[in-house]
Amino acid sequence: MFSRSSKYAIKGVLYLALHASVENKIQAKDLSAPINAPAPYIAKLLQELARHNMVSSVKGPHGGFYLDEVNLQMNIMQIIEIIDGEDKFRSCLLSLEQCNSENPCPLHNLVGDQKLGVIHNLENTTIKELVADVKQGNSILPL
Amino acid sequence: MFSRSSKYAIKGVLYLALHASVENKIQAKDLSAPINAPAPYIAKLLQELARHNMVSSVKGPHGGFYLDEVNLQMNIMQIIEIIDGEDKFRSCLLSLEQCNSENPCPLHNLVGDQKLGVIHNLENTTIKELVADVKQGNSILPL
DNA sequence: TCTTAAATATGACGAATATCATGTTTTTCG
DNA sequence: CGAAAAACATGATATTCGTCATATTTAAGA
Ligand code: FES
Ligand code: FES
Repeated sequence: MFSRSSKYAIKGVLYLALHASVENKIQAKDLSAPINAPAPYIAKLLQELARHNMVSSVKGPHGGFYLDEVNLQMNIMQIIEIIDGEDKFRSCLLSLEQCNSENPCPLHNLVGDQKLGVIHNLENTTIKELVADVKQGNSILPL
Repeated sequence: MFSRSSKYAIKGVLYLALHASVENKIQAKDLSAPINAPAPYIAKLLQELARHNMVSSVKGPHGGFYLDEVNLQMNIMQIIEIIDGEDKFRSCLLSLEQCNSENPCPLHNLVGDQKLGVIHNLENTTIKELVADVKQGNSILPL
């Protein structure tokens, strides 16, 4: 459903939101174990996210990644769009350019509503709200 | 959302359901244009589907592909499972093995219900019903 | 029976994605 | 100021997925 890169990126951001802060930055290599992904790859993804202001970073000794208040207001959809591109998610299921809600393809009626719901939810829930869920025990982010 | 192979396969099956029959079989190469996919690739996919009894085929002159009544009772989910494998669709969004509806990952609450709905719809609508929609003008399958 | 037309089976090639490696820049600290 | 530690930038390699090519089998028709 999501690309592997997106999954890594989402997990990375959520992990940072949960465990990092300005005073306690986390390095790329220390995300490798909890996220279960190769360190250099995570580094590359985080840099891409940093370039788009999804995460904050500082170089040098005691540097690393974290999320500031602005970053915490971002949502999952933005991560996906940065990593996978704009329309991987929004296009027709059969990649038929000619069709839309007025001219639906045969699958549209089966999944269209749910897809819109997913997109809406992904766009309208902030990272901050997601980690609040974890902190309250409504969801888990296992290592 | 689906792999490109799945899309081709779904389009192929729907096209056959709509335009082919025992008396009027369609060859792989004649699907290339309407489906907008390379002919050899479609052939490969159809053979895979035929092996799993999703479509019917006969060799030799005047041979080709079509759907019999049994094939028409199949659903889209079966196509996806044949082409992409069993669990591409059912697994956790973050590929966390440890989590499920009881121990949901942070994204589960955002999309879980919709995903179940999609799966249910894909499993419980037959090819026959989908092409009936097209015939009645409720959906379109453009060339 | 022999030729021909189709699916089938298998594998080679190419492109996209994921992974790894190297060097450069920035910042902290002695 | 100099050394080290981190992100940053770029590109090389590997793996997966999509595409193409070739040879084999089966069935129809002359
Ligand atoms: S028109 Fe194809 S999914 Fe909406
Ligand atoms: S537990 Fe991750 S999507 Fe359901």
